[in-house]
Amino acid sequence: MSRKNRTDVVAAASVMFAEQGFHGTSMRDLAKKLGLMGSSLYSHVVSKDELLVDVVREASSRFQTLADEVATMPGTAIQRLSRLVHGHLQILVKDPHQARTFLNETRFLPEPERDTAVAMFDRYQRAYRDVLSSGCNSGEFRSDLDVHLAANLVLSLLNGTQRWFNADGALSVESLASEVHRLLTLGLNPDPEANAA
Amino acid sequence: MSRKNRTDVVAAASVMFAEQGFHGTSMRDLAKKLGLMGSSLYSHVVSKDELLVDVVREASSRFQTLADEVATMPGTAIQRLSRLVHGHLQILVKDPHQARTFLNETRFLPEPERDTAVAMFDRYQRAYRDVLSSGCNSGEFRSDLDVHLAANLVLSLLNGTQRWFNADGALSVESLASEVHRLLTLGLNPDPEANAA
DNA sequence: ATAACACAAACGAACGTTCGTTTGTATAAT
DNA sequence: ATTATACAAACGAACGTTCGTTTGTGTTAT
Repeated sequence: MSRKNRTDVVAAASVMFAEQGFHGTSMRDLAKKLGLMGSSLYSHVVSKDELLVDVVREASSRFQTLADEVATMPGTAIQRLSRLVHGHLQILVKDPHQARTFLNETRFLPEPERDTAVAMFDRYQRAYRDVLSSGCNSGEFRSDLDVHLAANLVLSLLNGTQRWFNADGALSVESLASEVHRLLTLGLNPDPEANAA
Repeated sequence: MSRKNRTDVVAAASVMFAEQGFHGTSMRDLAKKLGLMGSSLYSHVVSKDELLVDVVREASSRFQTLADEVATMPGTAIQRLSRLVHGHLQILVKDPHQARTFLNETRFLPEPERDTAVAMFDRYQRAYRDVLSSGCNSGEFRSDLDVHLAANLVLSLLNGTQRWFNADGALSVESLASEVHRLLTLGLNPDPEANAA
């Protein structure tokens, strides 16, 4: 029952927005989780919308950092794709509530923050397109690949994991990421190199 | 401005629940979309929850039908997986609002309907595990495949498409499904058979 | 060391509004 | 004539938020 600061409130909001949804969470619900009265939240925050803005901003910034890293990263397309896969899944697992709020509740942001978030994610997706397209040119990926489509599919695969992956389970994030990367590059079929060996 | 029946109300609800979320949609919002007063909805429906139950039930039943078809389907694992991919994406595209409501709003169902829906989806997922595991035994898929993990990944990939696929765009559902199937089986890497030819 | 002050955090009550829903009555279709 | 549909009016509860005030917690002046 200690005194709370703004960070505590935003953190609790990310948990409740992820689990109950933005519109399914009332300020009194949120306050109760913090051991406060509803009105007390307004010592830390000016509106409910602002809480959502804060959570989404934090998540956006993490993805942005990853995109920037990969944009200047040396190495093959396969290596850079691997970094995107591992990095993206790390972000999802490190703070699953923040990530789920970002993925599922961004649409409830007020303007112009919503537009900003959408634009940020577009730019993030560009990192995937760039890596895929360079892989096509280098011969690491199929040359007839629809890069835009493939980027959407890769991100669908990555983002979908937040619905079922449990960080406390037997499978580690690194193993998950490796499996995802293997599925993306080689598919489900028997590894031809393994057959050759 | 014609008179509405229950089907009209449920259909409008599936649209609004998909776009605004269950908790973001008020009965008055929904009525306005139908050209009615809020109270008039209760001539067709006993509660707001009932609307969500109806939408989710319809979607569940479609997925169930697909799972049953594939369970008794002859053919190779690859052919059966292809049917799951095409069928699943067909369902998502045929009624995207119903599908999105099913995928995103099922968590807001009252009990016991929520449990029922979760159990139904578990059973649906079993169809994927069965196909994947038979493919491992037949040598169509890698024998070291983690079937449970792979089923989750395949479904993540499929369900993620509802966030970005536009049925009115240049890409048809069939082409999308074929691309997804190709990605799943062969991955991004250059097709070894194409190289051999 | 203590008293005076400043400020952030929390309170409890109340604001106006919207929520899901109920009731009673009118209108349109069968 | 009966039934299904729609209405306007109203219900209590909950919503996000504001208000005036109190409590805690350091900082400065004495």
